[in-house]
Amino acid sequence: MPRPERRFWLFKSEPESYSIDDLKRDGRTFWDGIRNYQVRNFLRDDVRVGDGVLFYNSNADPMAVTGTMTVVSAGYPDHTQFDPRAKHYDPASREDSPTWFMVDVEFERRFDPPVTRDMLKCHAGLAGMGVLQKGSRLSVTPVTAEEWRIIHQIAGVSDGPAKKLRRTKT
DNA sequence: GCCAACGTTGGC
DNA sequence: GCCAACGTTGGC
Repeated sequence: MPRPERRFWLFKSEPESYSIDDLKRDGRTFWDGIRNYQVRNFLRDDVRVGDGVLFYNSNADPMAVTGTMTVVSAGYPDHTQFDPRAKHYDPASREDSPTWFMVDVEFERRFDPPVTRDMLKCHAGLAGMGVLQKGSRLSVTPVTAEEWRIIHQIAGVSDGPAKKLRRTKT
């Protein structure tokens, strides 16, 4: 059976909190702390293993796409919602019906230099990107295959997976 | 640091 | 169910 077509996303992170270099060091991480229902629905229902993700630095200098990652797990409950010491603890959420979900991601490649927000804004083909829309605060937004291709072209790297995707148990 | 744009909360 | 108040996000 053919692999379903690869889809693409942009995930925001404040690099002071977690950066592409942190991910390169860790190799793989869980994308926790999402507390927005629209984004929750993306993570729970739409993000799939093998999808490509742009790593975007928000609240940073410069604001930029600093690299890419690969989704390596489907959505599953974010355990930090149950932890009273966690920053994003949600006392209203119950373990038997979790409110918040997360996915696991794996480092794919680092963009050197990064593709800055200014560069994104300069390219007519990227004008529709969620992250560029005025007032957009979603920390996860869909990216089209064309936007993915253009950004890799700007970065000067191939837009295929950086390495063969590890086969994961399902 | 400012503030516009949002999402959430809670009184009614 | 409305909506004002509030807190947060995040670009500028």
